[in-house]
Amino acid sequence: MKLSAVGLNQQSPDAGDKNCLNSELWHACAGPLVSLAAIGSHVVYFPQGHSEQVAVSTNKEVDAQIPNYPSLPPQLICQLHNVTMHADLETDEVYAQMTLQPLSTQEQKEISFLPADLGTPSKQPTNYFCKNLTASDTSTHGGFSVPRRAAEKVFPPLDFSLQPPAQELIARDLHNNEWKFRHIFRGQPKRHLLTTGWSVFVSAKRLIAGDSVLFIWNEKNQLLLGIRRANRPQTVMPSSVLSSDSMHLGILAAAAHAAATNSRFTIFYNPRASPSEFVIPLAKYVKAVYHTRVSVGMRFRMLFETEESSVRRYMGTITGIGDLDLARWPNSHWRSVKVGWDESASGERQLRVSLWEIEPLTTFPMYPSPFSLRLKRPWPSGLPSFSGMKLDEMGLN
Amino acid sequence: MKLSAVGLNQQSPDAGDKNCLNSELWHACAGPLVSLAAIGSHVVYFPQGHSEQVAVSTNKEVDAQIPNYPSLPPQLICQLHNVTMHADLETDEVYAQMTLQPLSTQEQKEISFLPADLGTPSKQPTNYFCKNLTASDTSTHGGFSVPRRAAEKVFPPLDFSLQPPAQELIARDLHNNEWKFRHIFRGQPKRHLLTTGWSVFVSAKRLIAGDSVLFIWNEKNQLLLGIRRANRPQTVMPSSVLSSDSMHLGILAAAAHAAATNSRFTIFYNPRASPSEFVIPLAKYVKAVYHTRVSVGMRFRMLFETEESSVRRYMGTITGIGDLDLARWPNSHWRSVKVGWDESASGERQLRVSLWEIEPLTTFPMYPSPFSLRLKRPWPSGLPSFSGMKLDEMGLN
DNA sequence: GTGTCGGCCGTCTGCCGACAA
DNA sequence: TTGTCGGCAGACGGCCGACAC
Repeated sequence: MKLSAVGLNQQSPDAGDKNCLNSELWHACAGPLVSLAAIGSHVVYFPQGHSEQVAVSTNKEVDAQIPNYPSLPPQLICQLHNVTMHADLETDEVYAQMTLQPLSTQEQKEISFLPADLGTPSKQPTNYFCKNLTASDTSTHGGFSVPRRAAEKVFPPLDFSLQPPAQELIARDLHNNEWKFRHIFRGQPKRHLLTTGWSVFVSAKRLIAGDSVLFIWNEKNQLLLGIRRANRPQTVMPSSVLSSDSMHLGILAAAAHAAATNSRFTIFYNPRASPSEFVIPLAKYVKAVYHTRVSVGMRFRMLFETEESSVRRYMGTITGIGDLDLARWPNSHWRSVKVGWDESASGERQLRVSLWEIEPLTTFPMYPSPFSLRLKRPWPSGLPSFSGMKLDEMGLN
Repeated sequence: MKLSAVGLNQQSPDAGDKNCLNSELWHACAGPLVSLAAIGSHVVYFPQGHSEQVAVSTNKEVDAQIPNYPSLPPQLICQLHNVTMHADLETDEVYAQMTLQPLSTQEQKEISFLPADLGTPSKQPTNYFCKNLTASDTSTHGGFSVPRRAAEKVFPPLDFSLQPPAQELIARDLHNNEWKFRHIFRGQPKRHLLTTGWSVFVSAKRLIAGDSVLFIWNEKNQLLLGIRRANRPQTVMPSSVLSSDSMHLGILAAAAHAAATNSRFTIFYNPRASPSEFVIPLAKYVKAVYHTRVSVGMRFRMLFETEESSVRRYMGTITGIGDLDLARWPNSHWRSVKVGWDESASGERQLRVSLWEIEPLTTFPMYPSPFSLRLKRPWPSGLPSFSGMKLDEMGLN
């Protein structure tokens, strides 16, 4: 297998190559829950989930007029040939481009799992902080107030013998642009501030109160700088290029054609716009769908991102199991689980989730499973199984 | 037939309805060569031309991997059910949304032409001016220098007894937003200037030197204000929503599905991005393809837009006639004419044009044509003809 | 006729500590 | 600990006629 140099591996910040952007910063901007499957690995692609991303982006639901593609199954097992990380030049919105190739029936039979196939959760950088911008931070009247712990952890140490202690910080964004800031420790009581250079950044990125900035101090002693915009309602523009119907059709046609000819196709995954990931590591899918028992009434946990860019678990109960769209996507595992959430302020959370998104709480040990651990076990009549890995390595946390 | 209230007719500037924008201003921004077919009329839709628009917008050519749709002809005869004019909220870029319905074979046989079917050329407003912005116009140092004739023709007269003569102008843009300017006549020599309010407009619209502004004084004594951005290379962003392959496929799939089921589909036409119009009044198409004799070596004229938003003719010679894309779109009339241009500085102009875009110069009278002028003449075995109109009414100028 | 400039004034940017939550 | 404010100095916005092409 040929691995592209541009991909999940750490990139050196080479200004010449625009495909080459910092993986660490990309993941920090994408959020702690976003993980990209490894290049070369096997994944499951859900056209239905891809369609949902487009529906959110265009703010238009799928039209009932759109024809079915009876030949297109609700999930395609693919090899992930390439993943490249990108950021919109205008908005800095992060997205990933993936090249997928549906596997032939024969290839599906020959699959063997490797531990890496489960998909490593996105490794968030350790030396970083993320601050929600206040009105004062974005006002023209002043600079940026750096939270004390953040400054001490992430910024290079100041020389406190100077009065006042100050230094110049140089940070690079996703496009490898350089931003200079004066970092000063002053005031009564003393505090860390970014002054000169800050307002240029705010106006260039068009930041407003409520947006977040993100500083990373990486292992190469570089300062990285990303932004995350607040979810502004109706920021999405009705794309004047293609009607939303044609977009949905384009997704289906591209996937159907690729599936019919076992040829490669390209998709974009927009982690902050998409309601859910729709390219799932095959092992994660198989584990959730075939090796986990769920039933109505069962309790579960699910991870969500917090305001401060960390994760927390919410608890819920399974209230039903069944097809989301019986007519168009029968027998799909996409969002097949109806759920209720414990906390009342859960208007934001989905009423339907997919099996691989949740962590069922069982009172009895599920593992070891009844399936054997033999190596290179072929798929028995289309029902996938595991081999080549220890199941207890598959825990998500 | 049901005609939508939102369409080609003059709209009153009703701030409440966002679909309702000023037709006169839209056409002025679109340019003098752009015309939209009448609602309810018959048109020819070229998927190939639509694809070209997407190729330009995404800056990516059609991938050879994209499958053919053998059932999709290179041109679809459709009824144009609806046309609505729009402008991008961010950029003010004008575009039109069209709802098309392919005609069944039976319906095609029953077509009769009406004079209106030829498509009236876009009626540009009379009281308007368009100025290319200079460095001084867009600089923060000063205001906008109004060309003298333009001010006298388009702006309300000043009271020259005042010293200096001045007034407040209120103009509305495509989104019906109000912009106020101080219009003053001062300096030595005397000149018309827009001062207070101008810089707010420039920064809100993000205008730079080279962009154009457009003022219209309409028959309702309203001042309208549009913008036209210079063709900035590579302004187009690689849409992070859908791969360009999927977009091209979406176009084909949508058209093929609509053609197979005689159902409606929706397209967007972006007059300033698209290399050519790809929805052509049926009568114009029939006239050009079936009632005009062209041959290699023949001289012709073709209209182009000038910098100042007026039109001029360029002369050329037909150098060849044949399919642009023999494999994918055989027997298409789209850009079937290879041409050479008289003027050497013609790097901008297409090397291939469609028959309906050019005006062949003949030394002998082409009309009356051998086809009869009978009313309601059905199409003879797929070869279209004219009826219900006088051919000399079909001249394009 | 109109693009650009120097001059000049007024507003706003942006750095500071004060203060309170 | 940090969000917001008043105070203040300097930069820039923005209106003017001069001048040249």
